[in-house]
Amino acid sequence: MEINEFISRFKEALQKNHSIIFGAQCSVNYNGRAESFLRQGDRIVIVKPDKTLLIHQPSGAAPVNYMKEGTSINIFNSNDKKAVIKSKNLNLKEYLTLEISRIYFLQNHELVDGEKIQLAGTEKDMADMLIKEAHLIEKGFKPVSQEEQTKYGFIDVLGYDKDNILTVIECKRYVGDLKAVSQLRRYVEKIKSSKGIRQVRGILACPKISPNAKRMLLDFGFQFKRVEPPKYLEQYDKKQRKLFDY
Amino acid sequence: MEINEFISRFKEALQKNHSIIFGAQCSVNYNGRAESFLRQGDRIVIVKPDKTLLIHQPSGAAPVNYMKEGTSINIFNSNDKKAVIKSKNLNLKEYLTLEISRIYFLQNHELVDGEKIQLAGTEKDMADMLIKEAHLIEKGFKPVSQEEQTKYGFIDVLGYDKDNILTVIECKRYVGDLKAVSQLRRYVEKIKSSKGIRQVRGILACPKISPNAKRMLLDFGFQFKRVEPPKYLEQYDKKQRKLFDY
DNA sequence: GGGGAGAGATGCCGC
DNA sequence: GCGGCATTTCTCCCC
Repeated sequence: MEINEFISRFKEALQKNHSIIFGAQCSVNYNGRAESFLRQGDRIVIVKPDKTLLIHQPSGAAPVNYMKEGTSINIFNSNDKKAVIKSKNLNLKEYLTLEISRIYFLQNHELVDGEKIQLAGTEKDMADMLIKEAHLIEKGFKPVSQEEQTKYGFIDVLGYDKDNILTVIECKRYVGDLKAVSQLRRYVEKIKSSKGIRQVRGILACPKISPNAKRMLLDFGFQFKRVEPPKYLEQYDKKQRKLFDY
Repeated sequence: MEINEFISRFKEALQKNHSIIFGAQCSVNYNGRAESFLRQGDRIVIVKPDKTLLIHQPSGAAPVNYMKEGTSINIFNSNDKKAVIKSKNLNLKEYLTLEISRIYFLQNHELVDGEKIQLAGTEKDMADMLIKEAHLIEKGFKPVSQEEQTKYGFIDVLGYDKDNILTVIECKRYVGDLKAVSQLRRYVEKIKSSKGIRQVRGILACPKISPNAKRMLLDFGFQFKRVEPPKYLEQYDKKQRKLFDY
């Protein structure tokens, strides 16, 4: 595609507030929270109606460069037969420039999507499960109400063990690591000082724990409890997996 | 675009190992580390040559669903005039299905890009700067090592202050928060126990600090030092910013 | 808008 | 591969 045609079509798409996707050989220049430069190469660029800008290289899951929602975008023709896209986000003081030397394709469409993703198996789901099925922590464990939790802020599960000792539980949906133990420790200390209680138990509930995290956990007198994040749609999973046996 | 044409063109693009981008009305179904479902709506789908799969809604910076590098992808025609893309990653035990009811566009191209992004202003850059310009911490500070490894984690900068007291420095490139203080505390305690030293200083070096983090920092006898992450390309930045004054 | 924390985090580097 | 950690993290929730 010729540069001038690209520029006029891109401008028109911006005007219409379409979703814009193009493939191009370009270099990228970013200045804001950090600074970056990316030499010329082939990339996929997306401009969304909310003025999010994404630049993807032909490999990897994360965009190599991007601008957040609410970015202002301008395009013009440089002297040397290149298209230049300048984007800026004044609130965030971020600036990104694309120098485009070759265009492979351009698509723009009005895309409509009001749906929100439904997700199961999160840390919150784990906490909900542990409150409903307290025996998964240990026999005689009594979780306190959910409202009581929010009063203390960000503690996943708070309760009393069979000996009525206040217990803080931190859930992790995957491997418990040093950060998780530090976090648990912070909460236990917060509870101790805010409630003026000397003895508070700490439990890290997760499917696995790293060796160093386990050592640190035990050093602080905390405990590890193996818990799997709940799979609400397990029945459905099995069906799905079967369908994949092609 | 008609469903069968889409399927055959998609298959051909897969065969050629092209980068594939299409816009479509579709529903999405994921099972793996968690489970998710997304009802029908308009989305942008990208399949990269490394078999990364990305699904973007028309707003927001993050993909709503995705599959990581190395996913196997199949497409076929369902009974009810829909195209179905089934993707699976056996190593990660992840499965994602797209049910496509309408196609807005399809592009596939061989995109070549061997470039790597150059980044400045990271936490590592801050640590490098503090070692070269130790006075930025305080007069008489003598750095001894970088990325000192402990069982409880990696220390950004380790050194001795003007009174020869061992000092741990944790750098944050933006706002120092509770997590950062916890991290610093973990390192200081580890150094104390592993080296058998009673007095070890802890300094959090960052441009800003949250009020709660500051309180926690002082509670533990640590200090906050205001440091900006280095801007290596400052000269260039100023030029850039000027260019944006249009 | 800031603070705090999760995420199907991703990506990087080290062992 | 796992471990530990930064990230232009992004996103959400709550104040």
